Amino acid sequence: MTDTNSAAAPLRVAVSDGDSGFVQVLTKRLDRLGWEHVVMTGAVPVDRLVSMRLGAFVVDLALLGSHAWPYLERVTTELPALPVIVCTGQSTVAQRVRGLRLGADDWVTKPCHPEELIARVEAVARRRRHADTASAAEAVAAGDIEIRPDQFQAFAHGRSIDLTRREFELVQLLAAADGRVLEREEIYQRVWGYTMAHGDRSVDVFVRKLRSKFQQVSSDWNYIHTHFGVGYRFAAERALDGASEPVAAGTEAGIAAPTAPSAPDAAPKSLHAFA
Amino acid sequence: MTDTNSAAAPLRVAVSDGDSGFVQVLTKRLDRLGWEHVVMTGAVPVDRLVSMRLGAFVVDLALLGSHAWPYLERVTTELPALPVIVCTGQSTVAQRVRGLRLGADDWVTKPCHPEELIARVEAVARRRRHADTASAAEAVAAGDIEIRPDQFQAFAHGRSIDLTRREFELVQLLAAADGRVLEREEIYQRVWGYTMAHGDRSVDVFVRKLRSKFQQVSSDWNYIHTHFGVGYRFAAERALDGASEPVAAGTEAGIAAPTAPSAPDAAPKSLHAFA
DNA sequence: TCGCTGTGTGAACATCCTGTAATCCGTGGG
DNA sequence: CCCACGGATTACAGGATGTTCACACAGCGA
Repeated sequence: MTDTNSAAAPLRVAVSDGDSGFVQVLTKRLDRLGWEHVVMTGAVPVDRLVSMRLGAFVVDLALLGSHAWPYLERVTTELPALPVIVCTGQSTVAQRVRGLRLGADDWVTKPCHPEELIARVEAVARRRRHADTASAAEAVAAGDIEIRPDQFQAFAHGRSIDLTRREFELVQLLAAADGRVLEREEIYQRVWGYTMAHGDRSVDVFVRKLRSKFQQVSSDWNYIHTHFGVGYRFAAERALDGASEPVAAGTEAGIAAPTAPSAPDAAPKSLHAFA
Repeated sequence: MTDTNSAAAPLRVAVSDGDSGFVQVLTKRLDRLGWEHVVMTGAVPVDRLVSMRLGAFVVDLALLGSHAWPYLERVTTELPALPVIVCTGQSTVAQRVRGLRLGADDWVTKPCHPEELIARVEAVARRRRHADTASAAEAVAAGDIEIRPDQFQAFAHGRSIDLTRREFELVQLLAAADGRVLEREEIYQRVWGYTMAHGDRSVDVFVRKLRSKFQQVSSDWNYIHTHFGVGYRFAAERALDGASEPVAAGTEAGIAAPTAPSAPDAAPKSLHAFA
């Protein structure tokens, strides 16, 4: 719903091209889009590509001379999930067909406008991501609590706290804020999706519900902190003894595999707390 | 077998183009490839497209005049899973970028060689299928139930549960999600192929049918779990007492299945598994 | 200290969501 | 032409969730 047309998700792209002028323009544009990119003027060993965890790969086959076809084939074979866009000057229909059949996702002929190249990269990446269902956010843990986006749920000591959707979205937002204080307005805006009416207490009410539920399953931690006149902040802090002890993000509380089935991707990622 | 070099799972393609000469050549080629195809010289209502269950859609925007952009947007919005290849004569970089950003998967400029067009259609379809099918290959077992993609059917204690096509596709999708919660929208999107209309209860209804059938053959397991306000999750959990016991999803039905079916492949298929 | 404003709490109330089942429709076989 | 079957729609009921209120309590400045 949010990203209508542009691939909002910043992409990690590698460009392998010898044309420094073109690369320069492209690089600038990529920077502006906030995409991570690596530019290489020489051929890139396939092994290297594997370890780069790319979201897309733009390559000028001209660089590779006679190794072009075997190289392309090897890339598409070993990294079937990697979007490959060939960007080369001068080519025949036969070559393009061959490249595409070998597994390239698109074939752009230079000279071409960088914007079009980028749009094509987006198009391919979009299509790939579309199926890449798993790609949810990562789990976050703090204190005894683990928040799992893939489950739309939070867990404590391995069992589900029964958060409703709104409750979940609220904690998720707060937790993702990484220890920062969020104003009510902003919270409302982002969880409810529209502007908060004056006097609306919804956020407060939900914070209360959350505190209550957390309390029940993890009574010696405080998770949501009120900042008078401002808003709320999420951070796991030990309850009883006085001082603040911002173990905030600590995952040290061993979190057992929740009741939930093995989520392959759900490696709990610690919060980075900083006041 | 028939095709030497193409990625050729026969594809069902619709071509919407006014250029009869081009279409004729293309048609001939498609025939030879054994692809099902429908050719339309006029504009095609989006609703029609929906019911056609296409594998790809080639369209000449020139046919649509000023309705081109809204049309394209509507197609890509309502059928996000449908590969769309725009094939039009004369276009500016800006137009191509716009089209691609609106969701087109490729943009080919006429005149073009039909072979290249076909190769591009294949490339897009391949990319799309890569994700859809990647996980579909292997059988999954959970509780007493075994889902066999190769049979388009699920089994319990070795005998077929009589799932209809839709029912099967639904469980398969859920089971392949590996314990993750899937939102209704996404489910509908992926099983029905187009965007869910507001208020559509189809998913619920089919979930009910599935539960009912599972219940009949394996009454002491619960397979499909409702996540209020979100969607559904597939995981085999023992029925009786309240506690959760996630011998869940796609994983080895280890503890499970006293009378359980084979499930020889303990290897839980990963979505990222490469074919 | 007083008083104002902001926040915690609990409950009542209004809505929305889901389970369930019946009905309607189009397709294909007999 | 009728029937069986899968699938799409719709109606209804009960429960879950979200929203709103009134009141008690806590922070903060005069």
